[in-house]
Amino acid sequence: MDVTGDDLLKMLTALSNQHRLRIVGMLSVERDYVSRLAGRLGMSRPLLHMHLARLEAAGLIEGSLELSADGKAMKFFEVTPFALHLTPESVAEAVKTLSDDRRGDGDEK
Amino acid sequence: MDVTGDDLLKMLTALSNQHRLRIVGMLSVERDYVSRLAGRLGMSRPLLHMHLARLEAAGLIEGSLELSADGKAMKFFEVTPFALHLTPESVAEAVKTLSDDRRGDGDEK
DNA sequence: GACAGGTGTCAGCAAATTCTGTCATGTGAT
DNA sequence: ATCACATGACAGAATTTGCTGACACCTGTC
Repeated sequence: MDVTGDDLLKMLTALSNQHRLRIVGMLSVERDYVSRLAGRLGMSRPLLHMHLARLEAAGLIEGSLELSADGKAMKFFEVTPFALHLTPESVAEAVKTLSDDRRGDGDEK
Repeated sequence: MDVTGDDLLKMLTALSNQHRLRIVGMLSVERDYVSRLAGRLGMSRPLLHMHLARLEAAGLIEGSLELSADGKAMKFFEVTPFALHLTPESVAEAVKTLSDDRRGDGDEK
């Protein structure tokens, strides 16, 4: 199987937003850190922070805190090389592994 | 190109919901009409109606009103055979054709 | 010490989405 | 006429999402 239904839903939800699509597009070309990215996208840092968190939670991007030469802590983000093939059949397959409740996010056995 | 950025976003938004994924999954196996589908999914008809409208607006499913043998008007829905290949690169490509404002849905020149 | 430039987080408002309940339509069978 | 079963649409509540404007932290430089 490709991914579980829950994971697929998380990825689709993460990508269903104009800003987040742009973020993935930009990071796909080159990795970047939060402040600069916010400037390039023309959005506030708290907002970008939220979108990045959503993308990272879905496993589409990954961030790493690094220290620049002059001692500043900078968080760089880069895309995870994902490949999602969506067809009616693949969706039907993924739905089989979709948990009933979207809120019980974790260990509902 | 595959699809325009706006269309891609519309499809992703349509698929970013547990119920709508299930709907696509079910219709992918066999076409069905609204009332029966609502029963199989365990949701109210007004709600299903809304989800179906969203999926149809995104071009993922298509409905046709038909008359059963005993004269009842029944609206059957079936999936459109879509194929979406999502990768960081394809997203970057689609972002190029993404209109700035999501509200000006039409003739913003 | 004050500043610049990086990080993160929180409260709270605005807006979109999701959902329910109710109503109105039409047909064939009882 | 009344019931069963199909359709569609609307008003309004509840929830989630998107966004802004503070705030606090750290480090190196002026």
